[in-house]
Amino acid sequence: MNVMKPLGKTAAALADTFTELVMERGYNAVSYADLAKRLGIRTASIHYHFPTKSDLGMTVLRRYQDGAFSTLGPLVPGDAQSYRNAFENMLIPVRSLAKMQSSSCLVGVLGAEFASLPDDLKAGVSQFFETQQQFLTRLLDEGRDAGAFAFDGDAEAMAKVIASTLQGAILIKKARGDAHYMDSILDSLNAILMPD
Amino acid sequence: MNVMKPLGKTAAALADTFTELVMERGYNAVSYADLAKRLGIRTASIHYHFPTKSDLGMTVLRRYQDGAFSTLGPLVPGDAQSYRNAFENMLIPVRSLAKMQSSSCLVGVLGAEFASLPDDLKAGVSQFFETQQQFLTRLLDEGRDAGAFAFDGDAEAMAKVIASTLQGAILIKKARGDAHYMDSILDSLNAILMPD
DNA sequence: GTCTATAAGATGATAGAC
DNA sequence: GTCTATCATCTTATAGAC
Repeated sequence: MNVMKPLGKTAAALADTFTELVMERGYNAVSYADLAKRLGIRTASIHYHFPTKSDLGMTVLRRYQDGAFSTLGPLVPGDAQSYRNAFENMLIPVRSLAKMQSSSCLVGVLGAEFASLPDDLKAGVSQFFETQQQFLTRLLDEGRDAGAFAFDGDAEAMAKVIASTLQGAILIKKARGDAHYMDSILDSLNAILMPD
Repeated sequence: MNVMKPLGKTAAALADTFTELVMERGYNAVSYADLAKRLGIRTASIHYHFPTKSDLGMTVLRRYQDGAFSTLGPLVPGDAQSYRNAFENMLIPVRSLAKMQSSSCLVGVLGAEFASLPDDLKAGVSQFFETQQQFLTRLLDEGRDAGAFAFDGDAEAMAKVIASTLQGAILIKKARGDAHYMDSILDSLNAILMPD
């Protein structure tokens, strides 16, 4: 499950560069010409690897999603540490993004441009957020039962708060160009989830 | 202060339509041709009102900012109700956006496309978030002193949490097409600011 | 896999008539 | 204020040679 067909060298470089530029500018502001210039090839060569722009978009979205959810580790009911670990693993890419002052979350950027996206990307973005919501809800619900977290109210509502706060903070951080914007955000979320 | 030179009928319609489309699609996905079609005029006529696209962008951003901050009412130190009112007034446009399933915050969308924006828009977007941060910090700080809110930690950190959560939630709501996504978000924020 | 050449359409913008 | 006409440039994409 979650078989991610490995990309060739050029295709991977294209995916990496496209991801990087979209996180800075948005999907509609990155062209095949931009990628060609960066990699020192011609736009026609890009179409060999990714026939359409939406193919490229779907590839980078799948990779991003895979990186976000397949590295969290097992959730073991009753084992508080497994939930703390999964939560901390989930924050690894967030902490990384926090330091990149001109980038924000790929899926957040795509979400902002939602109505202008090709249909397959629309579906992929929706699904990312749904998957994230389901995972976080389970993490918080079972994690609270296991004693890893402590908060009032239902886990689903808290999952929405966590996802929204991180997404919004990453966006505002980029617009303000402040690589330290998220420091206090992460502290605040910790305080909300683990008061004492 | 805050003199907003009134726009003529066509210019206002252009600003309204541009705002609406950008909130759905993003700045780079809305063209003069889109606006011309909507209003039944020619693209050349748009250039009469707004010589460049960035002129139009700045106009809609200023209007949006004015609508967000000039309607909050006075903050009266010691008067808890004035802070509760200002907070609730701040949420009026948020509640309105919450119901529009395919739109998100204009400034959030522009923030997502930040690196691709013309320089004046970049500066305007940065400034919006800075102004919001300053206003919210004061609102929460003085409001807590007045007894309108109750929370731990410093007001600046809480202001970041509030702004980020709302921004992120509005974005995710659009991507999920869920007009009810924000219901629990607003409840959760209330619980965080006014526990008991 | 990468190239040249090219197409067909979109895009932001200007000049000048009405 | 709005129009027609026009522009230079960019954008995604294809055909076919190497």
